[in-house]
Amino acid sequence: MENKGIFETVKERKTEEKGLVDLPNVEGEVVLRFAPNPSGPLHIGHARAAILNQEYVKRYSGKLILRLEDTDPRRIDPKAYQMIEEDLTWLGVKWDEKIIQSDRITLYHQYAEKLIELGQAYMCTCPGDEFKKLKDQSQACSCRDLSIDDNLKLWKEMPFMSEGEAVLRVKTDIQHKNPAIRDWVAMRIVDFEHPRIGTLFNVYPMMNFAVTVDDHLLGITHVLRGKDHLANSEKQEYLYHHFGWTVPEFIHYGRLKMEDVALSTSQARKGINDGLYTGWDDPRLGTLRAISKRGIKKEALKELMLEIGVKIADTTISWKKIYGLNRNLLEDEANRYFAVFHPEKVIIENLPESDKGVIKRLKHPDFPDRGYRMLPFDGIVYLDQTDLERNESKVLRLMDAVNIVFKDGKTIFHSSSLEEARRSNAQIVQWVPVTSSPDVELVMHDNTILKGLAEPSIEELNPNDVVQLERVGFARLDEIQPKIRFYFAHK
RNA sequence: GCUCCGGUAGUGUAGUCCGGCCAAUCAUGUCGGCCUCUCGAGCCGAUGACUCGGGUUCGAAUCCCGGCCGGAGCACCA
Repeated sequence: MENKGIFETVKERKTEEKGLVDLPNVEGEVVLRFAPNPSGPLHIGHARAAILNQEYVKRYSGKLILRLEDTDPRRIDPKAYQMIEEDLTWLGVKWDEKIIQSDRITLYHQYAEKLIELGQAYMCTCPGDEFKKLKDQSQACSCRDLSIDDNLKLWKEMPFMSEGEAVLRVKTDIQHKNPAIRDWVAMRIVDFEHPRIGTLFNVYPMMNFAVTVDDHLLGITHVLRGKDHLANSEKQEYLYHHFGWTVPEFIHYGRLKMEDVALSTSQARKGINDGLYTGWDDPRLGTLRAISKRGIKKEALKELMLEIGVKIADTTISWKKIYGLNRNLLEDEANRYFAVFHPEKVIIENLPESDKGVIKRLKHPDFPDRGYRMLPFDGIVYLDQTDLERNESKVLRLMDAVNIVFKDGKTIFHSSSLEEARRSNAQIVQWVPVTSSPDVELVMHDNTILKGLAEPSIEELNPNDVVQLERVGFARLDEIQPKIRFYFAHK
């Protein structure tokens, strides 16, 4: 006993040392960014990037920039700009500055021109497939030899050309052993109205170009990104060198897979449009809004992401893991209520008057100061059908009320005390009074809806409260008007 | 196919850079017992992993080579 304190402090120090690894080469202020493409709401993969960035910003007292990367007019959902901010807010991630790339197109044009003047970019008018053919054989196309003046001239004409006629390429190494790195495209023509800035421009930067210019201008010191960007990081390094800029630290983490969730934004969008899903918050989706609707706390997600960290190896997240972390949080927080989902009305015969009345039960067994809920008990109750079936010839205990037994299709009072129930090996079940018990719905993970009834006190809850429906599981109250609807979280 | 990168218990993770203190950490899950008027929690216990094969070494999860398996990229998307 006396030694316990010592063990605890040792343990504490040990766990403190774990967690996220430090960022490499930290000198001066740390500036990080979270840079999603506004094509839909955030999903669990975005949460990883957002949480990791935020965590490092916190650790180094740095700065976090939110950057919306909307340089492809075709891949934008105008609603996403706002949804992303909402999702980040739910996650508890705060940014110090927000920029939107479509506000900065002119800037990218200026840097593109500068790059041409440096002789490090050229206008390429080759058809894409022809260039690819040459490139795959490590051969430059004739455009690569254009003079700076010729390139500038073509560059000025670019806005008057149409899509596909020309691109601006960055010179890298045409012999680079990875063909993907060879002379990549910096600017291209897009004949498509941009949802935010309309038809102001038709020459747009490619992601790699815009990202590099912005990361430099904003003073980003460390870039956390998925390993799918490994080749992009290498492409971008050429640009940093051309401009003589300092290359930030690139940190790549592995892919995140979520068991049984389909989840690319485009797949989800299609499902929503086809009526397969109810919306971005459909419980079957991996979006943050779906996850939060199911009563998963942001803290659980945060713990998970910090545990996964920044390893480059892929990881598969199991729901059980999330539920386990979440249950640790909910156990204390969630008050308890009764609800019955396959309701069967039962009239208890021979019930002594003395057993009727109002039953009091703690809202939370570990926190008596939260008080009680009251359940009127007059011998007529709803029970879960499956509990009835399982206990046909046995004694059944209604929690905090009485013990009953079934005989010849009738339900008969057996005894009152818990001791008696114990003696009879009775199963103890929740119940709901027949009078004044509101109808409730419980939306399951597969979006099926269970209809049932809950005890009267359920009406004191507010939307967003997460409770434990005893013997059913944890659930989040989604709405109370016009009907009471819960989303199932987990056992 | 080409380029690159990974592979520690069911899942996630520590340890791998600088070989020995690792018969390998922690979490979550699973199983069992106790407890509890919840199928929740708590307590106790159990389970379970270094991808394989060679090599270097007194000694390898850690270093080297090869195989196997897995992933990413190979766009005028991000």
